[in-house]
Amino acid sequence: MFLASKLAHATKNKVFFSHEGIGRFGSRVMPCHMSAIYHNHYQTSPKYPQQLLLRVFRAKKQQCQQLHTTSTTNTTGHSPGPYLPLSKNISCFILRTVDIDTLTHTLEETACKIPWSPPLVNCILKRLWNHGPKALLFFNVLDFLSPRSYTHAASSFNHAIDIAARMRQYNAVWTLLSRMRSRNITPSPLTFAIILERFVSAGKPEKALRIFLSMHHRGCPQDLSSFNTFLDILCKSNRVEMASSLFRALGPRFRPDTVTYNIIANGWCLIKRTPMALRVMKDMVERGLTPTPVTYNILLKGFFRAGQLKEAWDFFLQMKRRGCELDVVTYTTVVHGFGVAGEVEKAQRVFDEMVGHGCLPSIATYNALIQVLCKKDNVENALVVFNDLLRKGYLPNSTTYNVLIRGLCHASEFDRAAEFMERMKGDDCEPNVQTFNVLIRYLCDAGEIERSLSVLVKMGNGVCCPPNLDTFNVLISALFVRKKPDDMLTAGKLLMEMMERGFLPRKFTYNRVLNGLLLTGNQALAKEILRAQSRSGHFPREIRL
DNA sequence: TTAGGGTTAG
Repeated sequence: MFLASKLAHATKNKVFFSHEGIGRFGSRVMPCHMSAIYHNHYQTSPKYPQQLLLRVFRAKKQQCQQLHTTSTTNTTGHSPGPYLPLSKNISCFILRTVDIDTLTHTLEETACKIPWSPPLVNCILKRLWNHGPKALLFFNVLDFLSPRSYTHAASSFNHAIDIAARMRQYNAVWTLLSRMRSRNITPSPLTFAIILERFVSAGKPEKALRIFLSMHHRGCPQDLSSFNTFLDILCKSNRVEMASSLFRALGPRFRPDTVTYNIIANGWCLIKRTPMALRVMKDMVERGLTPTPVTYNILLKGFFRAGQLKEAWDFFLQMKRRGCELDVVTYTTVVHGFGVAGEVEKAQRVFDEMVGHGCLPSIATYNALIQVLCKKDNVENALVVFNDLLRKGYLPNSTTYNVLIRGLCHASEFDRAAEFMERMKGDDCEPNVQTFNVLIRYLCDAGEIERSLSVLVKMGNGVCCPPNLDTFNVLISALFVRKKPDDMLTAGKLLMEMMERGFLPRKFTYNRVLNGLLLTGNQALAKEILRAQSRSGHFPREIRL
Protein backbone atom coordinates (compact mmCIF):
# COMPACT_ATOMS: atom_id res chain seq x y z
CA MET A 1 0.00 0.00 0.00
CA PHE A 2 2.81 2.33 0.92
CA LEU A 3 4.62 1.56 -2.34
CA ALA A 4 1.46 1.97 -4.36
CA SER A 5 0.86 5.33 -2.77
CA LYS A 6 4.45 6.35 -3.56
CA LEU A 7 4.03 5.46 -7.19
CA ALA A 8 0.69 7.19 -7.40
CA HIS A 9 2.45 10.31 -6.20
CA ALA A 10 5.24 9.71 -8.64
CA THR A 11 2.79 9.64 -11.51
CA LYS A 12 1.69 13.11 -10.54
CA ASN A 13 5.32 14.12 -10.90
CA LYS A 14 5.17 16.08 -7.74
CA VAL A 15 6.07 13.81 -4.93
CA PHE A 16 9.80 13.98 -5.07
CA PHE A 17 10.10 17.65 -4.38
CA SER A 18 6.74 18.55 -2.98
CA HIS A 19 7.59 18.45 0.70
CA GLU A 20 7.40 21.73 2.48
CA GLY A 21 8.66 22.86 5.84
CA ILE A 22 11.40 21.03 7.67
CA GLY A 23 12.55 17.49 6.97
CA ARG A 24 15.04 15.20 8.62
CA PHE A 25 18.03 13.30 7.41
CA GLY A 26 19.34 11.09 10.15
CA SER A 27 19.46 13.30 13.20
CA ARG A 28 20.16 16.41 11.19
CA VAL A 29 17.41 18.94 10.65
CA MET A 30 17.43 20.19 7.11
CA PRO A 31 15.60 22.85 5.12
CA CYS A 32 12.82 21.64 2.86
CA HIS A 33 14.97 21.30 -0.24
CA MET A 34 17.41 19.00 1.52
CA SER A 35 14.49 16.88 2.55
CA ALA A 36 13.28 16.86 -1.03
CA ILE A 37 16.63 15.69 -2.31
CA TYR A 38 16.65 13.04 0.37
CA HIS A 39 13.22 11.81 -0.67
CA ASN A 40 14.15 11.76 -4.29
CA HIS A 41 17.31 9.91 -3.51
CA TYR A 42 15.64 7.21 -1.48
CA GLN A 43 12.92 6.36 -3.98
CA THR A 44 13.88 2.73 -4.25
CA SER A 45 12.89 0.09 -6.77
CA PRO A 46 9.31 -0.97 -6.19
CA LYS A 47 8.69 -4.34 -4.65
CA TYR A 48 6.20 -5.50 -7.29
CA PRO A 49 7.44 -3.76 -10.41
CA GLN A 50 5.21 -5.47 -12.98
CA GLN A 51 1.98 -4.42 -11.29
CA LEU A 52 3.34 -0.98 -10.65
CA LEU A 53 4.46 -0.42 -14.23
CA LEU A 54 1.02 -1.45 -15.40
CA ARG A 55 -0.50 0.87 -12.83
CA VAL A 56 1.55 3.72 -14.27
CA PHE A 57 0.26 2.81 -17.70
CA ARG A 58 -3.39 2.63 -16.64
CA ALA A 59 -3.22 5.80 -14.61
CA LYS A 60 -1.93 7.69 -17.61
CA LYS A 61 -3.90 6.06 -20.40
CA GLN A 62 -7.03 8.10 -19.76
CA GLN A 63 -5.03 11.28 -19.37
CA CYS A 64 -3.31 10.62 -22.69
CA GLN A 65 -6.63 10.13 -24.43
CA GLN A 66 -7.97 13.34 -22.92
CA LEU A 67 -4.90 15.24 -24.00
CA HIS A 68 -5.19 13.80 -27.46
CA THR A 69 -8.79 15.02 -27.68
CA THR A 70 -8.13 18.46 -26.26
CA SER A 71 -5.02 18.99 -28.36
CA THR A 72 -7.16 19.53 -31.43
CA THR A 73 -8.98 22.40 -29.75
CA ASN A 74 -5.92 23.99 -28.23
CA THR A 75 -6.08 27.67 -29.14
CA THR A 76 -2.32 28.08 -29.00
CA GLY A 77 -1.89 25.56 -31.76
CA HIS A 78 0.60 23.61 -29.63
CA SER A 79 -0.29 20.03 -28.97
CA PRO A 80 0.94 18.94 -25.56
CA GLY A 81 1.76 15.60 -27.11
CA PRO A 82 -0.51 12.72 -26.23
CA TYR A 83 2.43 10.49 -25.39
CA LEU A 84 4.11 12.87 -23.03
CA PRO A 85 2.66 11.80 -19.67
CA LEU A 86 2.91 8.08 -20.35
CA SER A 87 6.43 8.29 -21.78
CA LYS A 88 7.50 10.39 -18.80
CA ASN A 89 6.24 7.86 -16.30
CA ILE A 90 7.54 4.77 -18.04
CA SER A 91 10.98 6.35 -18.48
CA CYS A 92 10.98 7.51 -14.84
CA PHE A 93 10.14 3.98 -13.82
CA ILE A 94 12.98 2.57 -15.93
CA LEU A 95 15.49 5.10 -14.60
CA ARG A 96 14.52 4.54 -11.00
CA THR A 97 14.66 0.76 -11.15
CA VAL A 98 18.26 0.30 -10.16
CA ASP A 99 18.66 -3.45 -10.49
CA ILE A 100 19.09 -4.40 -14.14
CA ASP A 101 17.81 -7.98 -13.76
CA THR A 102 14.64 -6.76 -12.06
CA LEU A 103 14.17 -4.15 -14.74
CA THR A 104 14.64 -6.67 -17.57
CA HIS A 105 12.22 -9.10 -15.98
CA THR A 106 9.63 -6.37 -15.32
CA LEU A 107 9.79 -5.06 -18.86
CA GLU A 108 9.56 -8.55 -20.34
CA GLU A 109 6.56 -9.40 -18.18
CA THR A 110 4.61 -6.21 -18.75
CA ALA A 111 5.61 -4.99 -22.20
CA CYS A 112 3.15 -7.21 -24.05
CA LYS A 113 0.27 -5.59 -22.15
CA ILE A 114 1.03 -2.06 -23.27
CA PRO A 115 -0.08 -0.87 -26.73
CA TRP A 116 3.22 0.50 -27.99
CA SER A 117 3.48 2.90 -30.87
CA PRO A 118 6.53 4.46 -32.56
CA PRO A 119 5.87 7.96 -31.13
CA LEU A 120 5.57 6.54 -27.62
CA VAL A 121 8.70 4.42 -28.01
CA ASN A 122 10.63 7.37 -29.46
CA CYS A 123 9.54 9.63 -26.61
CA ILE A 124 10.77 7.08 -24.08
CA LEU A 125 14.08 6.59 -25.92
CA LYS A 126 14.63 10.35 -25.89
CA ARG A 127 13.93 10.49 -22.17
CA LEU A 128 16.38 7.65 -21.56
CA TRP A 129 18.96 9.45 -23.67
CA ASN A 130 21.37 9.97 -20.81
CA HIS A 131 21.29 6.36 -19.76
CA GLY A 132 22.32 4.45 -22.86
CA PRO A 133 22.38 0.94 -21.33
CA LYS A 134 18.80 1.22 -20.06
CA ALA A 135 17.62 2.81 -23.31
CA LEU A 136 19.02 -0.11 -25.31
CA LEU A 137 17.64 -2.61 -22.83
CA PHE A 138 14.18 -1.10 -23.27
CA PHE A 139 14.56 -1.10 -27.06
CA ASN A 140 15.73 -4.72 -27.14
CA VAL A 141 12.99 -6.03 -24.88
CA LEU A 142 10.39 -4.55 -27.24
CA ASP A 143 12.25 -5.84 -30.26
CA PHE A 144 12.11 -9.42 -28.98
CA LEU A 145 8.58 -9.52 -27.61
CA SER A 146 7.10 -12.95 -27.86
CA PRO A 147 4.64 -13.13 -29.51
CA ARG A 148 5.80 -10.19 -31.60
CA SER A 149 2.96 -7.77 -30.99
CA TYR A 150 5.01 -4.72 -31.84
CA THR A 151 7.66 -3.93 -34.47
CA HIS A 152 9.99 -1.00 -34.14
CA ALA A 153 9.74 1.77 -36.74
CA ALA A 154 12.75 3.04 -38.68
CA SER A 155 12.81 6.17 -36.50
CA SER A 156 13.14 4.05 -33.33
CA PHE A 157 15.98 2.05 -34.89
CA ASN A 158 17.66 5.36 -35.72
CA HIS A 159 17.36 6.48 -32.09
CA ALA A 160 18.73 3.16 -30.82
CA ILE A 161 21.62 3.29 -33.30
CA ASP A 162 22.41 6.83 -32.21
CA ILE A 163 22.42 5.82 -28.55
CA ALA A 164 24.67 2.79 -29.18
CA ALA A 165 27.06 4.86 -31.30
CA ARG A 166 27.15 7.60 -28.67
CA MET A 167 28.31 4.98 -26.16
CA ARG A 168 30.85 3.87 -28.77
CA GLN A 169 29.34 0.40 -28.83
CA TYR A 170 30.01 -0.04 -32.51
CA ASN A 171 29.24 -3.78 -32.59
CA ALA A 172 25.79 -2.93 -31.27
CA VAL A 173 25.44 -0.36 -34.06
CA TRP A 174 26.07 -2.96 -36.78
CA THR A 175 23.86 -5.50 -35.04
CA LEU A 176 21.03 -2.99 -34.94
CA LEU A 177 21.57 -2.12 -38.58
CA SER A 178 21.41 -5.81 -39.58
CA ARG A 179 18.36 -6.33 -37.43
CA MET A 180 16.74 -3.35 -39.08
CA ARG A 181 17.23 -4.94 -42.49
CA SER A 182 16.02 -8.32 -41.26
CA ARG A 183 12.76 -6.57 -40.25
CA ASN A 184 12.47 -5.30 -43.84
CA ILE A 185 13.32 -1.73 -42.88
CA THR A 186 15.81 -0.11 -45.23
CA PRO A 187 18.42 2.06 -43.51
CA SER A 188 17.87 5.61 -44.74
CA PRO A 189 20.36 8.40 -45.47
CA LEU A 190 19.41 9.69 -42.01
CA THR A 191 20.48 6.39 -40.43
CA PHE A 192 23.89 6.78 -42.04
CA ALA A 193 24.11 10.47 -41.21
CA ILE A 194 23.68 9.53 -37.55
CA ILE A 195 26.34 6.83 -37.74
CA LEU A 196 28.80 9.03 -39.67
CA GLU A 197 28.36 11.91 -37.26
CA ARG A 198 29.01 9.70 -34.25
CA PHE A 199 32.16 8.21 -35.78
CA VAL A 200 33.49 11.64 -36.72
CA SER A 201 32.76 13.13 -33.31
CA ALA A 202 34.46 10.13 -31.69
CA GLY A 203 37.63 11.06 -33.58
CA LYS A 204 37.30 8.39 -36.26
CA PRO A 205 36.82 10.35 -39.50
CA GLU A 206 38.73 7.80 -41.60
CA LYS A 207 36.45 5.02 -40.39
CA ALA A 208 33.50 7.31 -41.16
CA LEU A 209 34.83 7.72 -44.69
CA ARG A 210 35.04 3.95 -45.15
CA ILE A 211 31.46 3.65 -43.91
CA PHE A 212 30.32 6.37 -46.32
CA LEU A 213 32.07 4.66 -49.23
CA SER A 214 30.51 1.29 -48.42
CA MET A 215 27.04 2.33 -47.32
CA HIS A 216 25.51 1.11 -50.56
CA HIS A 217 26.49 -2.42 -49.48
CA ARG A 218 24.27 -1.91 -46.44
CA GLY A 219 21.23 -0.92 -48.43
CA CYS A 220 21.65 2.84 -48.85
CA PRO A 221 23.22 4.15 -52.06
CA GLN A 222 25.22 7.39 -51.97
CA ASP A 223 24.08 10.46 -53.82
CA LEU A 224 24.92 14.15 -53.88
CA SER A 225 22.71 14.78 -50.86
CA SER A 226 24.40 12.15 -48.68
CA PHE A 227 27.79 13.37 -49.94
CA ASN A 228 26.91 16.92 -48.86
CA THR A 229 25.71 15.63 -45.50
CA PHE A 230 29.01 13.85 -44.91
CA LEU A 231 31.02 16.92 -45.92
CA ASP A 232 28.93 19.03 -43.57
CA ILE A 233 29.49 16.60 -40.69
CA LEU A 234 33.25 16.79 -41.30
CA CYS A 235 33.21 20.60 -41.53
CA LYS A 236 31.15 21.00 -38.37
CA SER A 237 33.69 18.94 -36.47
CA ASN A 238 36.44 21.27 -37.70
CA ARG A 239 37.77 18.83 -40.30
CA VAL A 240 37.42 21.08 -43.30
CA GLU A 241 40.80 19.98 -44.70
CA MET A 242 39.56 16.42 -44.94
CA ALA A 243 36.24 17.62 -46.37
CA SER A 244 38.12 19.64 -49.02
CA SER A 245 40.28 16.66 -50.01
CA LEU A 246 37.20 14.53 -50.30
CA PHE A 247 35.47 17.25 -52.27
CA ARG A 248 38.36 17.25 -54.75
CA ALA A 249 38.61 13.46 -54.93
CA LEU A 250 34.92 12.63 -55.21
CA GLY A 251 33.66 15.84 -56.80
CA PRO A 252 33.59 14.40 -60.35
CA ARG A 253 31.51 11.47 -59.14
CA PHE A 254 28.84 13.49 -57.29
CA ARG A 255 28.85 16.74 -59.33
CA PRO A 256 28.97 19.33 -56.49
CA ASP A 257 26.27 21.98 -56.38
CA THR A 258 25.91 25.33 -54.62
CA VAL A 259 25.15 23.56 -51.35
CA THR A 260 28.42 21.63 -51.56
CA TYR A 261 30.43 24.82 -52.04
CA ASN A 262 28.55 26.57 -49.25
CA ILE A 263 29.28 23.70 -46.87
CA ILE A 264 33.01 23.87 -47.60
CA ALA A 265 33.07 27.69 -47.37
CA ASN A 266 31.31 27.46 -44.03
CA GLY A 267 33.83 24.83 -42.90
CA TRP A 268 36.69 27.29 -43.48
CA CYS A 269 34.74 30.06 -41.75
CA LEU A 270 34.15 27.85 -38.73
CA ILE A 271 37.89 27.63 -38.17
CA LYS A 272 38.26 31.35 -38.93
CA ARG A 273 40.11 30.89 -42.23
CA THR A 274 38.12 33.39 -44.22
CA PRO A 275 40.66 33.72 -47.10
CA MET A 276 40.08 30.04 -47.86
CA ALA A 277 36.32 30.60 -47.76
CA LEU A 278 36.68 33.46 -50.24
CA ARG A 279 38.66 31.15 -52.48
CA VAL A 280 35.86 28.59 -52.38
CA MET A 281 33.43 31.32 -53.41
CA LYS A 282 35.73 32.28 -56.28
CA ASP A 283 35.99 28.61 -57.31
CA MET A 284 32.26 28.20 -57.43
CA VAL A 285 31.90 31.22 -59.69
CA GLU A 286 34.62 29.84 -61.97
CA ARG A 287 32.68 26.57 -62.15
CA GLY A 288 29.62 28.45 -63.34
CA LEU A 289 27.71 28.38 -60.07
CA THR A 290 26.20 31.60 -58.75
CA PRO A 291 26.72 32.35 -55.05
CA THR A 292 23.41 32.57 -53.19
CA PRO A 293 22.38 34.77 -50.23
CA VAL A 294 23.39 31.80 -48.07
CA THR A 295 26.94 31.98 -49.50
CA TYR A 296 27.24 35.68 -48.64
CA ASN A 297 25.81 35.20 -45.18
CA ILE A 298 28.29 32.40 -44.50
CA LEU A 299 31.19 34.71 -45.45
CA LEU A 300 29.78 37.61 -43.46
CA LYS A 301 29.40 35.51 -40.33
CA GLY A 302 32.89 34.13 -40.96
CA PHE A 303 34.42 37.63 -40.84
CA PHE A 304 32.68 38.40 -37.54
CA ARG A 305 33.69 35.04 -36.09
CA ALA A 306 37.31 35.70 -37.04
CA GLY A 307 37.17 39.14 -35.43
CA GLN A 308 37.60 40.84 -38.83
CA LEU A 309 35.16 43.67 -38.18
CA LYS A 310 36.48 45.93 -40.92
CA GLU A 311 36.30 43.14 -43.49
CA ALA A 312 32.79 42.28 -42.31
CA TRP A 313 31.62 45.87 -42.71
CA ASP A 314 33.26 46.20 -46.14
CA PHE A 315 31.71 42.93 -47.24
CA PHE A 316 28.31 44.09 -46.02
CA LEU A 317 28.67 47.38 -47.94
CA GLN A 318 29.81 45.50 -51.01
CA MET A 319 26.76 43.26 -50.80
CA LYS A 320 24.60 46.38 -50.77
CA ARG A 321 26.47 48.00 -53.66
CA ARG A 322 26.25 44.91 -55.83
CA GLY A 323 22.57 44.57 -55.19
CA CYS A 324 22.84 41.24 -53.38
CA GLU A 325 19.76 40.24 -51.50
CA LEU A 326 20.13 41.37 -47.88
CA ASP A 327 17.77 39.17 -45.94
CA VAL A 328 16.88 38.94 -42.28
CA VAL A 329 19.79 36.55 -41.65
CA THR A 330 22.22 39.12 -43.10
CA TYR A 331 20.96 41.86 -40.79
CA THR A 332 20.82 39.58 -37.75
CA THR A 333 24.41 38.53 -38.39
CA VAL A 334 25.56 42.16 -38.57
CA VAL A 335 23.59 43.29 -35.51
CA HIS A 336 24.93 40.43 -33.45
CA GLY A 337 28.44 40.60 -34.87
CA PHE A 338 28.97 44.28 -34.13
CA GLY A 339 27.17 44.07 -30.82
CA VAL A 340 29.23 41.28 -29.30
CA ALA A 341 32.35 43.05 -30.52
CA GLY A 342 31.31 46.02 -28.37
CA GLU A 343 30.10 48.28 -31.18
CA VAL A 344 26.61 48.59 -29.79
CA GLU A 345 25.72 51.87 -31.51
CA LYS A 346 26.61 50.46 -34.91
CA ALA A 347 24.56 47.34 -34.16
CA GLN A 348 21.61 49.49 -33.16
CA ARG A 349 21.96 51.63 -36.32
CA VAL A 350 21.90 48.57 -38.58
CA PHE A 351 18.89 47.27 -36.69
CA ASP A 352 17.09 50.59 -37.20
CA GLU A 353 17.93 50.77 -40.92
CA MET A 354 16.77 47.29 -41.86
CA VAL A 355 13.07 48.16 -41.85
CA GLY A 356 13.80 51.13 -44.11
CA HIS A 357 15.41 48.68 -46.50
CA GLY A 358 12.31 46.56 -46.64
CA CYS A 359 13.45 43.82 -44.29
CA LEU A 360 11.48 43.18 -41.13
CA PRO A 361 13.42 41.93 -38.09
CA SER A 362 12.60 38.43 -36.91
CA ILE A 363 12.42 37.40 -33.27
CA ALA A 364 16.02 36.16 -33.75
CA THR A 365 17.07 39.71 -34.72
CA TYR A 366 15.42 41.07 -31.61
CA ASN A 367 17.09 38.38 -29.53
CA ALA A 368 20.48 39.33 -30.97
CA LEU A 369 19.94 42.99 -30.11
CA ILE A 370 18.63 42.23 -26.62
CA GLN A 371 21.58 39.97 -25.90
CA VAL A 372 24.01 42.60 -27.11
CA LEU A 373 22.43 45.30 -24.95
CA CYS A 374 22.46 43.02 -21.91
CA LYS A 375 26.10 42.11 -22.39
CA LYS A 376 27.64 45.31 -23.65
CA ASP A 377 25.25 48.03 -22.57
CA ASN A 378 22.54 48.00 -19.98
CA VAL A 379 19.79 45.55 -19.15
CA GLU A 380 17.32 48.45 -18.80
CA ASN A 381 17.90 49.34 -22.47
CA ALA A 382 17.38 45.69 -23.36
CA LEU A 383 14.04 45.84 -21.55
CA VAL A 384 13.07 48.87 -23.66
CA VAL A 385 13.69 46.77 -26.81
CA PHE A 386 11.76 43.89 -25.27
CA ASN A 387 8.74 46.15 -24.65
CA ASP A 388 9.09 47.48 -28.19
CA LEU A 389 8.85 44.02 -29.72
CA LEU A 390 5.77 43.29 -27.62
CA ARG A 391 4.18 46.54 -28.79
CA LYS A 392 4.84 45.58 -32.41
CA GLY A 393 3.07 42.27 -31.93
CA TYR A 394 6.07 39.93 -31.87
CA LEU A 395 5.82 36.87 -29.67
CA PRO A 396 8.93 36.45 -27.52
CA ASN A 397 10.33 32.93 -27.42
CA SER A 398 12.37 31.10 -24.80
CA THR A 399 15.63 32.55 -26.17
CA THR A 400 14.24 36.09 -25.74
CA TYR A 401 13.46 35.39 -22.12
CA ASN A 402 16.67 33.51 -21.49
CA VAL A 403 18.90 36.33 -22.70
CA LEU A 404 16.91 38.83 -20.66
CA ILE A 405 16.95 36.66 -17.55
CA ARG A 406 20.69 36.26 -17.94
CA GLY A 407 21.03 40.04 -18.22
CA LEU A 408 19.00 40.55 -15.07
CA CYS A 409 21.02 37.93 -13.19
CA HIS A 410 24.22 39.56 -14.39
CA ALA A 411 22.98 42.81 -12.84
CA SER A 412 22.20 40.82 -9.64
CA GLU A 413 18.51 41.47 -10.16
CA PHE A 414 17.47 37.97 -9.09
CA ASP A 415 13.95 38.89 -8.04
CA ARG A 416 13.23 40.51 -11.38
CA ALA A 417 14.75 37.51 -13.13
CA ALA A 418 12.36 35.27 -11.19
CA GLU A 419 9.46 37.53 -12.22
CA PHE A 420 10.40 37.08 -15.86
CA MET A 421 10.48 33.33 -15.39
CA GLU A 422 6.89 33.51 -14.20
CA ARG A 423 6.02 35.80 -17.09
CA MET A 424 7.35 33.26 -19.59
CA LYS A 425 4.60 30.83 -18.68
CA GLY A 426 1.99 33.46 -19.50
CA ASP A 427 3.48 33.68 -22.98
CA ASP A 428 3.10 29.94 -23.48
CA CYS A 429 6.83 29.61 -23.23
CA GLU A 430 7.82 27.47 -20.26
CA PRO A 431 11.24 28.07 -18.69
CA ASN A 432 13.62 25.48 -20.12
CA VAL A 433 16.74 23.91 -18.70
CA GLN A 434 18.88 26.84 -19.94
CA THR A 435 16.64 29.29 -18.07
CA PHE A 436 17.06 27.43 -14.81
CA ASN A 437 20.76 26.85 -15.35
CA VAL A 438 21.37 30.56 -15.80
CA LEU A 439 19.61 31.33 -12.56
CA ILE A 440 21.40 28.53 -10.70
CA ARG A 441 24.79 29.56 -12.03
CA TYR A 442 24.41 33.19 -11.04
CA LEU A 443 22.95 32.32 -7.62
CA CYS A 444 25.90 30.02 -6.97
CA ASP A 445 28.33 32.75 -8.06
CA ALA A 446 26.63 35.09 -5.61
CA GLY A 447 27.07 32.50 -2.84
CA GLU A 448 23.33 31.89 -2.61
CA ILE A 449 23.63 28.12 -2.48
CA GLU A 450 20.33 27.51 -0.68
CA ARG A 451 18.40 29.57 -3.22
CA SER A 452 20.07 27.74 -6.08
CA LEU A 453 19.17 24.40 -4.49
CA SER A 454 15.57 25.54 -4.22
CA VAL A 455 15.64 26.25 -7.97
CA LEU A 456 16.78 22.67 -8.49
CA VAL A 457 13.83 21.55 -6.39
CA LYS A 458 11.50 23.42 -8.75
CA MET A 459 13.11 21.73 -11.74
CA GLY A 460 13.31 18.31 -10.19
CA ASN A 461 9.62 17.68 -9.97
CA GLY A 462 9.77 17.10 -13.71
CA VAL A 463 6.67 19.17 -14.47
CA CYS A 464 8.57 21.82 -16.40
CA CYS A 465 11.97 20.45 -17.23
CA PRO A 466 14.39 18.07 -15.62
CA PRO A 467 17.91 19.21 -14.70
CA ASN A 468 20.75 18.30 -17.05
CA LEU A 469 24.43 17.51 -16.59
CA ASP A 470 25.34 21.21 -16.43
CA THR A 471 22.84 21.81 -13.64
CA PHE A 472 24.43 19.15 -11.47
CA ASN A 473 28.01 20.11 -12.30
CA VAL A 474 27.43 23.76 -11.42
CA LEU A 475 25.69 22.94 -8.17
CA ILE A 476 28.17 20.29 -7.06
CA SER A 477 31.11 22.62 -7.78
CA ALA A 478 29.43 25.39 -5.79
CA LEU A 479 29.07 23.08 -2.79
CA PHE A 480 32.85 22.87 -2.53
CA VAL A 481 33.29 26.62 -2.09
CA ARG A 482 32.10 27.09 1.50
CA LYS A 483 34.02 24.12 2.94
CA LYS A 484 31.02 23.15 5.08
CA PRO A 485 30.62 19.48 6.06
CA ASP A 486 26.87 19.65 5.41
CA ASP A 487 27.57 20.74 1.88
CA MET A 488 29.45 17.49 1.26
CA LEU A 489 26.38 15.53 2.24
CA THR A 490 24.28 17.56 -0.17
CA ALA A 491 26.91 17.09 -2.89
CA GLY A 492 26.75 13.33 -2.28
CA LYS A 493 22.98 13.32 -2.63
CA LEU A 494 23.20 15.38 -5.81
CA LEU A 495 25.73 12.95 -7.25
CA MET A 496 23.41 10.11 -6.38
CA GLU A 497 20.49 11.89 -7.99
CA MET A 498 22.37 12.69 -11.16
CA MET A 499 23.38 9.05 -11.52
CA GLU A 500 19.78 7.96 -10.97
CA ARG A 501 18.74 10.29 -13.73
CA GLY A 502 21.19 8.53 -16.01
CA PHE A 503 23.94 11.13 -16.16
CA LEU A 504 27.51 9.99 -16.23
CA PRO A 505 29.52 12.09 -13.77
CA ARG A 506 32.98 13.14 -14.81
CA LYS A 507 35.78 11.26 -13.09
CA PHE A 508 36.84 14.52 -11.42
CA THR A 509 33.37 15.17 -9.98
CA TYR A 510 32.95 11.59 -8.86
CA ASN A 511 36.27 11.41 -7.00
CA ARG A 512 35.89 14.87 -5.57
CA VAL A 513 32.53 14.09 -4.01
CA LEU A 514 33.59 10.69 -2.70
CA ASN A 515 36.68 12.22 -1.11
CA GLY A 516 34.56 14.99 0.37
CA LEU A 517 32.18 12.48 1.90
CA LEU A 518 34.97 10.37 3.36
CA LEU A 519 36.75 13.40 4.81
CA THR A 520 33.59 14.61 6.53
CA GLY A 521 32.69 11.22 8.02
CA ASN A 522 29.88 10.39 5.57
CA GLN A 523 31.10 6.87 4.81
CA ALA A 524 27.55 5.48 4.57
CA LEU A 525 26.58 7.70 1.66
CA ALA A 526 29.94 7.12 -0.02
CA LYS A 527 29.32 3.38 0.09
CA GLU A 528 25.78 3.89 -1.17
CA ILE A 529 27.14 5.80 -4.16
CA LEU A 530 29.67 3.07 -4.89
CA ARG A 531 26.96 0.41 -4.70
CA ALA A 532 24.58 2.34 -6.94
CA GLN A 533 27.38 2.90 -9.39
CA SER A 534 28.32 -0.74 -9.60
CA ARG A 535 24.66 -1.76 -10.07
CA SER A 536 23.89 0.77 -12.73
CA GLY A 537 26.12 -0.66 -15.45
CA HIS A 538 27.17 2.91 -16.11
CA PHE A 539 30.62 4.12 -15.12
CA PRO A 540 32.31 7.48 -15.06
CA ARG A 541 35.07 7.50 -17.62
CA GLU A 542 38.26 5.91 -16.33
CA ILE A 543 36.60 4.71 -13.13
CA ARG A 544 36.71 0.97 -12.55
CA LEU A 545 35.16 -0.42 -9.42
C1' DT B 1 20.71 15.37 -40.52
C1' DT B 2 22.15 18.41 -48.13
C1' DA B 3 24.03 24.95 -46.73
C1' DG B 4 23.43 30.65 -43.52
C1' DG B 5 21.38 34.36 -38.23
C1' DG B 6 19.53 34.62 -32.12
C1' DT B 7 20.15 31.42 -25.49
C1' DT B 8 24.92 29.63 -20.08
C1' DA B 9 30.09 30.10 -19.46
C1' DG B 10 34.29 28.07 -19.40
